[in-house]
Amino acid sequence: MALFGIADCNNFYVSCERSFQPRLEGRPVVVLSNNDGCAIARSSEAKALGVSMGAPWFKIRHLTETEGLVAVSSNYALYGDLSMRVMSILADQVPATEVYSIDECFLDLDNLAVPDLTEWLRGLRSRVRQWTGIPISIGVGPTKTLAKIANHLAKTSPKAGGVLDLSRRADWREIALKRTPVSDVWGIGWQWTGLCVMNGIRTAWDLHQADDGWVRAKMGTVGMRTVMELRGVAVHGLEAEAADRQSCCVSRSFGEATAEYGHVRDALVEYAAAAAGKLRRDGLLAGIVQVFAMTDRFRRDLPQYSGSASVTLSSPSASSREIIAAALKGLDRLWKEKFAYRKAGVILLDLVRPENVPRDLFSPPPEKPDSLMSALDRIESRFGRGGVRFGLARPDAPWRMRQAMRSPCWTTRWEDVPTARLE
DNA sequence: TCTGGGGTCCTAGGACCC
DNA sequence: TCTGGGGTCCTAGGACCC
Repeated sequence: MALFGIADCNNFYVSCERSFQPRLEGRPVVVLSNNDGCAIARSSEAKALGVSMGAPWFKIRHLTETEGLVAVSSNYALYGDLSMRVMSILADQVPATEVYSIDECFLDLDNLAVPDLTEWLRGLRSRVRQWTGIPISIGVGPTKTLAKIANHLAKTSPKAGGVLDLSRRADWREIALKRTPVSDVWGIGWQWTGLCVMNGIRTAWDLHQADDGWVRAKMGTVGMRTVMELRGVAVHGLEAEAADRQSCCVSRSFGEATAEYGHVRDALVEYAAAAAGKLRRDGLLAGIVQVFAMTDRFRRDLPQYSGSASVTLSSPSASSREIIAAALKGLDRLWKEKFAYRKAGVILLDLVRPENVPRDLFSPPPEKPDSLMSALDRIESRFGRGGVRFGLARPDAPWRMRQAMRSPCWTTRWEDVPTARLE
């Protein structure tokens, strides 16, 4: 029988901020999305105040006065760096890992010869805590979906000590499934939750007993896989080899909506350059550049428009120049005057490795490494992002996002590295 | 006044081919 | 004009994840 673990960082973004700002310990804290728009991470104290995931900042702002709520703008450089540190500790200790997201990692526990798995995992947990300051919880089960449920319970039940193994006892599994609302099952979102509840399926246990024909008809093969996993049949394996991504998107909401072509163009130039840079870092080329721009969907009182256009490159490329040119061609195709644009983005599709670019008689010779691009990337890695830029967009352009409360990049910018003082 | 960003996979329908 | 089956590729949309 396969044995999966999942290690999940508790309130990850908040924990990252706390590991450098101990004053945040014990207080209700939220991390805000780009533009300081809504809460995307909450400490347990903030959750206890009733702050929900995605709560708009303007609706919870009053809690700063009444409850001592602290808000920080998101700082992805910090979170990405701490994530890497946590992941490498985990990878060091178990036979194989699959980094599933910035704060989650599946563990292959199949051939781990330890006398007491739960105790051993508690040790791993405190090591991560000690070396990074990040608290994690670990769930274990015969499938990924059951491991996720175990993790959830490990996090919420004080007795578990941060670790719960559901692989050994069927009776524990039954209790766990009965205690888990169907909405908490991995793979069941709000739409399917509604569907399930309407049909009397309220817990993970109910779903695991649901009729196959019904599940297939209503939730397709994807839903059926989830049900199989709840029954202990491992449908999803551990994917230790990270597959190449299939798309790459850079998009932002603007700090302020704008109807000016020049603003949207400047933003798209930056997004296209950023997307191309990501691609080069991953060693990939894009075949298609898609751009989109849209109005503010929350402003029902204003005319709405959402346009997109895709431009096929003559041959796959990761050159900022070519990708920017294609994005601007796309912008001209989708552009409509007199709309207040609130968000725009660039999506790169049909990604391939250079060695896999399909060729035929008429294709141009393979792209030579673009020396301008590699020079640019070197400058950027040495002097920081934004050192060299395409276009001349003003740093204070109105479309730029608001980030009033961002913490310093403690671990990734020399200027921001904290200094220790001996007193 | 103020509501994020970046992904994956599956399905249905249409165009087109043999 | 009518008649059939089967395949591929593409796109748009919808579900999910973090």
